[in-house]
Amino acid sequence: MNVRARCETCAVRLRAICGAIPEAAAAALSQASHMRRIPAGQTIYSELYDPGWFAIVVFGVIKLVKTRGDGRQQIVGLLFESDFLGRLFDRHTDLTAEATTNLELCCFSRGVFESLMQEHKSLEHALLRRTLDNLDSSRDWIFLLGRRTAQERVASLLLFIAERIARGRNEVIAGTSEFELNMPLSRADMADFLGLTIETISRELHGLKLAGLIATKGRRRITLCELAALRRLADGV
Amino acid sequence: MNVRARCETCAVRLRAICGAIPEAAAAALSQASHMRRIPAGQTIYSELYDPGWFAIVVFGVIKLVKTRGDGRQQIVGLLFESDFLGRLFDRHTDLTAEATTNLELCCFSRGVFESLMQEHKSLEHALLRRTLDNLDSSRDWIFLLGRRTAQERVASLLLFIAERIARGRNEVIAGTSEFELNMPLSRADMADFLGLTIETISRELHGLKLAGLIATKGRRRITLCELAALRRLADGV
DNA sequence: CGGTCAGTTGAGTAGTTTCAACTGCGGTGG
DNA sequence: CCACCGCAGTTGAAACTACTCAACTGACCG
Repeated sequence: MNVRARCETCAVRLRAICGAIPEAAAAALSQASHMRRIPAGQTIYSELYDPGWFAIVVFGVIKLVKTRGDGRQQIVGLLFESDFLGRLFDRHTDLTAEATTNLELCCFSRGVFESLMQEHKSLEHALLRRTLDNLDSSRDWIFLLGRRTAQERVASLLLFIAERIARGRNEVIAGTSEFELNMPLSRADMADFLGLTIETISRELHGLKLAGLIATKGRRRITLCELAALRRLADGV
Repeated sequence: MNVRARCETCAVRLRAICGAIPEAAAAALSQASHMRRIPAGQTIYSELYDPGWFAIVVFGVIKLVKTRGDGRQQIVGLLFESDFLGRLFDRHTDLTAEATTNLELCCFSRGVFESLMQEHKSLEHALLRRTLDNLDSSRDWIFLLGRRTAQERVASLLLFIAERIARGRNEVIAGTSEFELNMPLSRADMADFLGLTIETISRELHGLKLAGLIATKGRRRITLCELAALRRLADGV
């Protein structure tokens, strides 16, 4: 009962998989869930470590990272509020999941979740839809990394982050108004995400600032001033 | 009956989704299927055109392409024998699917397939597994495009194609032996896939030839002579 | 056997990286 | 509350990789 009550006030309830399944399945899922807080910087799982649970991100941002022998990293995915964390049906992974901000996670033990999936096919359906969406966004990033200049990449990243943050507030980014965001990624993270160096990130942000498209306050607060112009840059027009 | 007989001799039966579901579901799927041949170069679906069917690739290679306003293209996915073609649950797409070789497809009308999925949950399960695998390979390509030199990309592509072709023959690529392949992609396709120009592709292939790692016969036949060395290059060691 | 276009080769250039020095934000301790 | 310190982030100069543009070659077709 109080378990369900917790769901009633959950910030991501409507957007996560638990909001896309019938009441019975949601109740069973809720019963099996437990909350967990994780500090920024902590590794959640890696090639070497399986925590034994999956999770829905309730608050914060997680990066999925591939690391090369020589220490170079590439972020291959970002998880925001309402996203699902973990690799179903396969204990092996070559990714590392790391908290880029402090996190609040709604966790389910692997075994329980997988048997719930067998019992409630609606859950599997919701996950399939979500995975297909993830695949679509993955392909958007492939496009971004393959054929775009540093400037286009940085502009795209800013818009991408803004959109995800706005979605979390149930807002939509209007065409012309400003948007202030608290960047959840460090310069190094941005570089690892866009396949650039931190120096290039710094220079491109500076360029956007000179052009009046963005303004910054401190290290992490960025205001997107000219959304339409940014979008034009991102699309490389 | 003769429909099932067709499946008995199907080249991809064991590796496609139809090989991962119970007999009853497979029989229903088989009943609903029809074969289709498509010549190289033909567009199968695009932002503007929905053929109204999904398919399993029985023979050939399909490229999934994103095109930019200025005409630049990026291949964001390749489908080989046994892969599933089509976007479930969503009629809208910003991709174009195009035959890079002559194709043989086992097709299912959209409506029939989606109702079969509701009836046979095992089908949905098989698709979820496959989609998760696709997501994994997508992320491998993100890694490739983000942080690697032209040489590493070309070496990776050759190994990737070799592996997919070998899998189609139920072979595994040995550590040191040679492997001859018939490249299903033109230089332009390779460039669009790796986010490089055709000139760079050409120069890198030439370099690999000089280094004795590959040999070529005509435009499309490539022999990988030093698999171990190629793998080292691809990994950037 | 000749034409055509995919693919190759060359020279110069643009954009990003590398390496190195510097700046200032934000946390800590006096 | 302010001064100091460490490190994230910035800036500059040089080097390098891949791109652009242009000319050329030769594989494959009729």
